[in-house]
Amino acid sequence: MARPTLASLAAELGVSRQTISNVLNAPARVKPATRERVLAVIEAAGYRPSAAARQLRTRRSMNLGMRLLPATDGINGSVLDRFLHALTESAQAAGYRLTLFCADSDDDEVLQYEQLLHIAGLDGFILTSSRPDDVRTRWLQEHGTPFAVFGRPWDAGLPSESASHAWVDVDGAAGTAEAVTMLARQGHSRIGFLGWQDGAPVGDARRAGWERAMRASGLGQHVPGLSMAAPDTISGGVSGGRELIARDATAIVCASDSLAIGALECLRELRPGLFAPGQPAGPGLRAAVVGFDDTPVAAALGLSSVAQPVEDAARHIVRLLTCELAGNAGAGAAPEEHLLLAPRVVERVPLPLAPRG
Amino acid sequence: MARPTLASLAAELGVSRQTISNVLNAPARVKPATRERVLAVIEAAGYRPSAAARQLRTRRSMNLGMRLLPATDGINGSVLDRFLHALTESAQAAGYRLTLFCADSDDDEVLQYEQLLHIAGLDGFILTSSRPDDVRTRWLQEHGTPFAVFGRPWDAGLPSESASHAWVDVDGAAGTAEAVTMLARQGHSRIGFLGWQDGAPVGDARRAGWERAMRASGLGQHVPGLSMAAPDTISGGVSGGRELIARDATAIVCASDSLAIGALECLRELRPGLFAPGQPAGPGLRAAVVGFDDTPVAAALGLSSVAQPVEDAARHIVRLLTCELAGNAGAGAAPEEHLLLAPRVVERVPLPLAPRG
DNA sequence: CGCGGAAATTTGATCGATCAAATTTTGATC
DNA sequence: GATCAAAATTTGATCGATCAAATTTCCGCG
Repeated sequence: MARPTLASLAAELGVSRQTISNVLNAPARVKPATRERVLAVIEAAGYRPSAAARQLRTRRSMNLGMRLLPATDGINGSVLDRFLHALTESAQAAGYRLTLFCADSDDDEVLQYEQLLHIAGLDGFILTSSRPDDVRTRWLQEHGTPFAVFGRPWDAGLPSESASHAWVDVDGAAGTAEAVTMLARQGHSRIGFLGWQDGAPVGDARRAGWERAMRASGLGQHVPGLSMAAPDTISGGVSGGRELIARDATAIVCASDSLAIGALECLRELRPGLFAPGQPAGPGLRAAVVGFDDTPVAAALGLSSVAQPVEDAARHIVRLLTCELAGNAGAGAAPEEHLLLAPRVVERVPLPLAPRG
Repeated sequence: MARPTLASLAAELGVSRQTISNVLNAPARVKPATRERVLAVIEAAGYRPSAAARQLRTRRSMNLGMRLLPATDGINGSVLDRFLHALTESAQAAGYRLTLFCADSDDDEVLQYEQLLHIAGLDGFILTSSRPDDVRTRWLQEHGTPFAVFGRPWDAGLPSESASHAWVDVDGAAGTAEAVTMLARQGHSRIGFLGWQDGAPVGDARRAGWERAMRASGLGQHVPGLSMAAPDTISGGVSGGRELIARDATAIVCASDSLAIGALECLRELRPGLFAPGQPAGPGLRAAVVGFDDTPVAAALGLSSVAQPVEDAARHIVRLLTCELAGNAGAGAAPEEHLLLAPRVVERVPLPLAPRG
């Protein structure tokens, strides 16, 4: 038996195509009795409307696009991983599909937009970052293409809230601040910060959160001496950690899990006494390192880390796009165009590695 | 100006739609002079054929589907990441797009197949694993849907080569065997194996490769005593590593990077002397751990690891699918239905963590 | 000059849905 | 039961491409 279509079902039921179409798209227009009868046959025949035919007429593909970035360092890639999964799930729940594509550069990405828009008729795009003076967002806006960005724009001077496009982001500063508060509550006072060397605003924000919370906790006097920067690698964490420990830090908040892994190693070697188990959270008794992104390695090592709520971010991005696509005609709550989510600190106890014998 | 279509271009050029269509799909049918003229206008107008319209007629969506597994199951983080990227890239190069979807279970996955086939008209699927007596592969075969699997089927007793569906996989045994050969060449003889506890065939194969190479290198006498199993976590690696070290292993081949990270930690603590730098590869001088999958953490820690050629695997999978979809009518080399790729060992020098002062 | 066949091009139908407008049915009211 | 508006349903056109078949153009050759 061939795949059922509106026409074949109409013949079987003795009604017109349009009635069946209405049952699915505007049930209120159809008399309840007919509706039931039609629905029963749709069910029995396993009818599914063809997206291609529908797209041809409605100019909606129910398809969103996202560029898959070239694998960066990968440890931090895990955040994108979770984001991608959550995005797929949210999109699916909203009746959209997600199409992936690759690009060599931002210019190439724009070229892909153009092709995917025309050929596949994608309804919108998700970007996983934006840069100052971004060619991509500019192109998308000029062409009236719906899109949303995971990551706020950091255009010099301008507050992100004034951005002319939709974005969702995680408040990194709030994350490091919460980490400091947590550590201070445990009795730490010499809490260091280990960040990145590049002057990127994301890293600056994480440092700023640490500083703010230090001052708020009355530990402002340590701020000048306990902030370090290193390359974003494990060995960068080792050397940065060594320096901070030399300055008597008992706890370190890091801008990434890579750095934190290195710093943890370092603490383990230089201050083994601080890892004595059995005395939970006594002041100064247990050294602590907090990473950022809560990657699987962090979890495996028992490293505390600031976890980004990427699932919430993905859900909101899908909501933004679907609302814009639906034309959201006066229908109640329009989702926030600019949303800053608070991360939370996942607290863990480091793996005991000391040899038994 | 509205988006150009075949009809609009035809009007502009004074030829018929079909001629333009032929220029793109069967250039040989069109007189060279006309072809050039048409191509010039296509270029100038930036014409792109609508995939939806084409799909409606040809019943090809040029779209492949893949389920995004929940984080833990199947191939994990970084390998999946690289595979997905390579797959997207290969598909794109072949003129296909990649659509992602989620599913709660295998049964749900089958349901998604059915919907995606009917609604979106996907042309084929990529699976990232298969199990004995797999409902998904059975369904796909029964419905004549093209698909290919990354990971060979391990049906009890039957050789994977007899499988009735296309697959590509990496020869794990060859990987661990090469690791052993490399270590033996460096002068190690007490080379241990640290594997998983579950009796899964993938893990068994990795162990088998170790054993085979041990015997081939004349180290068969160590096989009985130097094989361990532990849960696939870092702490599993620590405890397994401790035991192997207690049995005087100087090198350890692991079934995963998680295990290897743990084992490396352990070696570092229990045999710090074996990490003396400056004496490269003298027998017994440098302890060695080899992981599996070459994840970013491994790279960051300077851990040697067996790297899967996932890019090659993805490329072949796309080739398999596109050939089947193209109907491959007598056109030369049909790609191998069953392809086993050899991984390679990436050799690294562990990060020096010893404190300077 | 006209003929035949290949080459080049065009025409009409079709894929499967939705839109917009036309038509039929329903049901309340006098 | 006739009337009319509202409700329910149907009809015809359309989205933009390809297929299959028909038509026109081209060109060599008798």
